[in-house]
Amino acid sequence: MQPLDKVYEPQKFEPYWAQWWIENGVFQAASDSPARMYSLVIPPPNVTGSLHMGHMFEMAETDISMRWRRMRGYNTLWLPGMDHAGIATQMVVERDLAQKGIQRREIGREKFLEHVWEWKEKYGDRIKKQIVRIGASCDWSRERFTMDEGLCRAVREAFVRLYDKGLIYRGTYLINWCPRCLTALSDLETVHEERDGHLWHLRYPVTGSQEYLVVATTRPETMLGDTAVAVNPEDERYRHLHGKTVTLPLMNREIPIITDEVADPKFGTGVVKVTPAHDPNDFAAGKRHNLAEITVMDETAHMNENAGPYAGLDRFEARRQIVAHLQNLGLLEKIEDYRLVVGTCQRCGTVVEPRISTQWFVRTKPLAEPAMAAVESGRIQIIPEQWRKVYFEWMTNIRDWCISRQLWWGHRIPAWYCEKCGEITVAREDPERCAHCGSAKVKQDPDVLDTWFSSGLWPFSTLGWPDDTADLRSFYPTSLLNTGFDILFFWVARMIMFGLEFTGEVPFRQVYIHALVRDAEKHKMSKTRGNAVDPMEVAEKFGTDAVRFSLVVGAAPGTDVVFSEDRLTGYQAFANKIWNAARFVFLSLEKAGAEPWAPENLQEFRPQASGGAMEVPLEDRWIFSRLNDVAEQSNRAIEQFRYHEVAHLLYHFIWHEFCDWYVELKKLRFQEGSGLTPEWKNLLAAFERTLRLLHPLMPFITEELWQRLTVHVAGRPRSLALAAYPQYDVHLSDMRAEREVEVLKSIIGAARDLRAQMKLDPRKVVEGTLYSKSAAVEIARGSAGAIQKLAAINLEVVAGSAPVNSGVHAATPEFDLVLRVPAAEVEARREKLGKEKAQLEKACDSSHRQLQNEEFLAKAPPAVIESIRQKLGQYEAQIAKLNQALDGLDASGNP
RNA sequence: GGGCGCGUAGCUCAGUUGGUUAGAGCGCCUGCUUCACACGCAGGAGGUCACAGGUUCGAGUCCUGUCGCGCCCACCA
Repeated sequence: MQPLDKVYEPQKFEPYWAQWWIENGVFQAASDSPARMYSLVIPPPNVTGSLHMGHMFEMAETDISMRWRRMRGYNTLWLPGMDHAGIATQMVVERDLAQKGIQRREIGREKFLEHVWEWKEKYGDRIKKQIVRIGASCDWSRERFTMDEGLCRAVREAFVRLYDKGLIYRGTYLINWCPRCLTALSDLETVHEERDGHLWHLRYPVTGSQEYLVVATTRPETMLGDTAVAVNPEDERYRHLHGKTVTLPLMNREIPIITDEVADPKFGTGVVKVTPAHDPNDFAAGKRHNLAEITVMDETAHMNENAGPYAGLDRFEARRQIVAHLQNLGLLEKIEDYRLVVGTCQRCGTVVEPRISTQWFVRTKPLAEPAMAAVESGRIQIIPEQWRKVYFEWMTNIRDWCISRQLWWGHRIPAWYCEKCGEITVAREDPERCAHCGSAKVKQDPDVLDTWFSSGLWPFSTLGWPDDTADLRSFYPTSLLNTGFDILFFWVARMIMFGLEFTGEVPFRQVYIHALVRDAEKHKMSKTRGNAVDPMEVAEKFGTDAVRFSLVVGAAPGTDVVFSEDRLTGYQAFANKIWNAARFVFLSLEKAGAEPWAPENLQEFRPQASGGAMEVPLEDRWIFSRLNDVAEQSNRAIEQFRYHEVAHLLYHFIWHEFCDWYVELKKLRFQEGSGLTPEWKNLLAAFERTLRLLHPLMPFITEELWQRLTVHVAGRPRSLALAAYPQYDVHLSDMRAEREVEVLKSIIGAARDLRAQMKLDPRKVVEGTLYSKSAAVEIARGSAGAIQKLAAINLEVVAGSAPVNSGVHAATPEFDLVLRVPAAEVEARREKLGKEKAQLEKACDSSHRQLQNEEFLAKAPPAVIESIRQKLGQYEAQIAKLNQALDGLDASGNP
């Protein structure tokens, strides 16, 4: 076997294992299994040729769940959702083209699609490889591109079914329009931003009167399209004007004064201009009063022919000129600074323009009701629970979903218009003739579907729906969706609605909403902000395992992960620590001249007694008991998505129990040329079990070490990823061993503490005496070697209490420790003891106070009272001992 | 405008249903090249749990308010 290097180099092993796992099909799932376990990973919503840290984090968490489930014997399937997003694809390709100075509209649809395919060809595989490299164990056989044939079929099926049920309709409404992307946007794709602006107060002369009405607006250019002004019907100030008209300045159009609730008497002047074609509120008011809808801008937000002299101007230029002209006419009452909210395009940030347009909509109320019920009843569990409320909030206020987009990359809407009769034919297969009049002159709707429409079908379309496949039967409903809250409405809610609508079942049983990764300044990481960290770079530098671990360890449910290099350095050191523990194991085995280790059964290995001895060595009984406890806690924590807890738990166990104590104790057993004694087998087995426990969190390093460790074990699984995750085993629990090691640790700890305070020469062995009335006597005698080695103290062990005035010592409930040292360094010790005593007295006082409190005694549970009584007894005993120790210091002139 | 979350050690954060002397990592201080590891070992300092009230025998934990920070949703000119 190749000896291990002194320093762990992840770059050497991680690429190898990433490759190996793929080649050996470790993560391919058998689709005919009855086990219903798999997890979805969200698609990177903005795939741009590389991944960002948020994805890395999400994959780490998902992968931990996946590996853990697989190791527990579940048949697992993790579907990568990458590259499904039409939004992202179109955006990326547009950006690519823009760099070459090409605009989408210039090259036409066909040419544009060629670019899209080219891009996928170029980057699709690279992204996939990157994802594997950063440690995600997905099943790539289920990968689907947006335009995958099967997915296209699923999308059509879904559209047709909804259409037939009347849940999809075509209508003319005021929608959000991006004048740069030239497409409709859903409400969710419109990002509201606060900006500084102005409130312009305009005067509209009342027809046939000297009076004028003052209206306030944040967008003066829309006044060209005004078709009314509104006052509140209850507003006494304007009662005399009901039924009259005003003359619209600049356009010289006579428009009515209407009464409507849109006008709030308490806001501004209480008069509102009504522009049905350019404002959602006004649109509704326009419908109520049957007003004309005059659109004054074209699709690129330039003023159109309805804007009279302003035609052709950009909307902001038009605004400037209109304000100037009104001012000249004396029709501008005043300008106020005003903080307003504008809608911007999620993709490009352009201010969206409300625009009247004919689009396709999904009627969401009938879909939302069962979707809410599913969460309400617990058929879908949202974790952490706080997100349930957010989900309900949104679902309750849901509005119809505009699903048509004027983009070129995406699923075409399966609707055909008849040139002859004008009717619409919606069909699964491309129709040759109009379903209504039979005319062959049918033309497909040029629009494509919102990318989230197809994404909503993901949980079952990837399993073969609409066909009744074996995959669908065995994996649907799926068990877990692990995703970020930023996508709760976009994706999660819609998957639930569609899942219930099309399959009659929930798409997943649990939704775990994970934390968000932020940079050191706590900003959300994003490409546009420029603070995104490339996970490939970081993984290359620190190792994937360290990156995964550091992300997970800081991610308590419901909080954010702050990304920092310091943390990474720390977990890189952790990986190195494990590596070196393994080095110790392998090197000492070599020195022992041991034959290969080949236990019959890894899973059920029990620690063994050494030749001739009746009992298994203390440290072995102890470490297996600890391992057992850690296994129980790990399982529970992963099950409850408390990944940070598992990470802390394993970090502490491996570093501060396995390495600091177990390995140190084992060193004492070492004998050159001893061969593979039972004691060595115990060490190997304990280490093997530790690797299994850690594997879901740090897959690469554990796999490498495990392969080396178990190379001669017959019938072992091909990969650690396929080995069994340790489970609690009542036979391995050994509380006596745990207590004994605790005592041993406190003896050594007390001795080290004394030595440090006395500033004794670290190498010089000091003579000492241990007095004890408890089991510590046996333990100290049994582990004299360990005490001498680990604390550099040669102990005489005496049953009973320390004599008064016996000199320097530490006093604990279990034992007294006396060291024979020169008196010179005693001051430091006295100070320390004084401090300890003060602390104990404080605790003692508070316990006393509690126990003297009648109400406490009357109302607190007996168990609590009893525990405080016991503690008090211990405090008092310890104080007595400390006093004795202090007296001893005073008396010990020169022992 | 509505809603959610967060203020705990110098920094980043844990703290599961209220119950011992509030924890971890990093950083800092002291001493160690001890034959797995200086990406290490041993020891140590450091916190009126944002503030003010309240409930309780008992509050970092529950309630109310104040201040500071972050986020989500929202068609009020």
